[in-house]
Amino acid sequence: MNVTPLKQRFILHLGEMGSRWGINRTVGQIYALLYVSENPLNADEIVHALGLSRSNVSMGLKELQSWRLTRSQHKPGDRREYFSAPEDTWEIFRVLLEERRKREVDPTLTMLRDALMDETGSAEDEYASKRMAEMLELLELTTEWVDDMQDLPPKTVVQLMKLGGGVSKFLKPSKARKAKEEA
Amino acid sequence: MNVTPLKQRFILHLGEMGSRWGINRTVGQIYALLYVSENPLNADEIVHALGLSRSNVSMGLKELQSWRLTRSQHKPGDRREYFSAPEDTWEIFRVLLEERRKREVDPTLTMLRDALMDETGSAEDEYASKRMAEMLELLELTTEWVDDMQDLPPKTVVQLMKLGGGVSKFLKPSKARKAKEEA
DNA sequence: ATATAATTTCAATAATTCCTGAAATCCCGA
DNA sequence: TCGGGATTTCAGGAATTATTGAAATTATAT
Repeated sequence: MNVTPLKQRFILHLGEMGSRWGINRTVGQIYALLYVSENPLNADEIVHALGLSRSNVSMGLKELQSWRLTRSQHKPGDRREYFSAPEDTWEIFRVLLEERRKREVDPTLTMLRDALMDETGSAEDEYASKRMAEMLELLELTTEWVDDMQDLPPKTVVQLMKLGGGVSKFLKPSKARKAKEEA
Repeated sequence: MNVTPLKQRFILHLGEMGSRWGINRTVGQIYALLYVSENPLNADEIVHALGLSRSNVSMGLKELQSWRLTRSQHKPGDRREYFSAPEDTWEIFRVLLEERRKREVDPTLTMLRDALMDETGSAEDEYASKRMAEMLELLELTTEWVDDMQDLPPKTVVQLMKLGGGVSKFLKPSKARKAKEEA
């Protein structure tokens, strides 16, 4: 797997973006490489392609597996492990959403539920607990909705997304929306 | 603004989560404090409540403003600036989504478009450019859809979300979905 | 204009996260 | 069971990011 300038550009970019997401540069680069590689790669091929240490690649692959973003397989007569990114880009996206939710919102859902459960009802906390309840409601609604979407076949989700704002016409018209439509 | 145990718990939690999002602990804590405070706070009140240095609070507030997550105002006869989080939790969520998109996906959209534009069509890059085009398509579809949703009134979005998977019944049935429904 | 409160900037350092090479462990075939 | 390649662990150093206090700047009241 020769790293052409096109691939190089993609790899370096995803490496940089990695830090804006919860992963580091190395992990971003490894994933980018796997994503644009037609065939599965073993750890040494990744080391060679990206110029990283063997141990760093090992840790990066472990991290990617914890995100469920890679598949691994073996070739007959070769005991090394070969890694690849799933074929289906939508599937990758779906898993990514799920994992980010698990890491970024589930802990907050738990904290809010627990904290509101323990709430003493003191006057001092009236506003804070109202606000926390609002946040909880919002997070619950969005996570339930994401779960619902995950259950639909990807084709259906694509159709719905292409509909865009158009879906709202199926709802019973509200005063607010009618006013907007008339404008 | 007394920091009760309930508020404390919320503040510490959002501080920790901050690092999983693109913000640091301090910024997360400041926002949490503003979010659960009924009245706007000035920088010194934040310093006192959270035990941070004055300069750190100043930088944190600047960062929050770059995310458009705070409002600021003045009180008559007081030249200090008072900060608050918007009342409307959905509005906060909307802005957050928008800013994250700007930081986390727009640069990648640009990179993919530019790179595919420059593509030489060499056989070596056939697979890579196909994959990059798939990613571009996915990102374009989702960002357009998010834009569409942002244009709807929040009430409508909430209605749609509550519908969940139910919206799909408005689509022309596909073979795949019918099979699922019969199951 | 001046004094002074409020805020920001910035360079130094503290804290955290990343990356490496060496050593340990794992795993399969003979 | 042994040999040796493949992989992982881990402690130390490198690099990055966060935080601070002091100095500089800005803004306001008199």
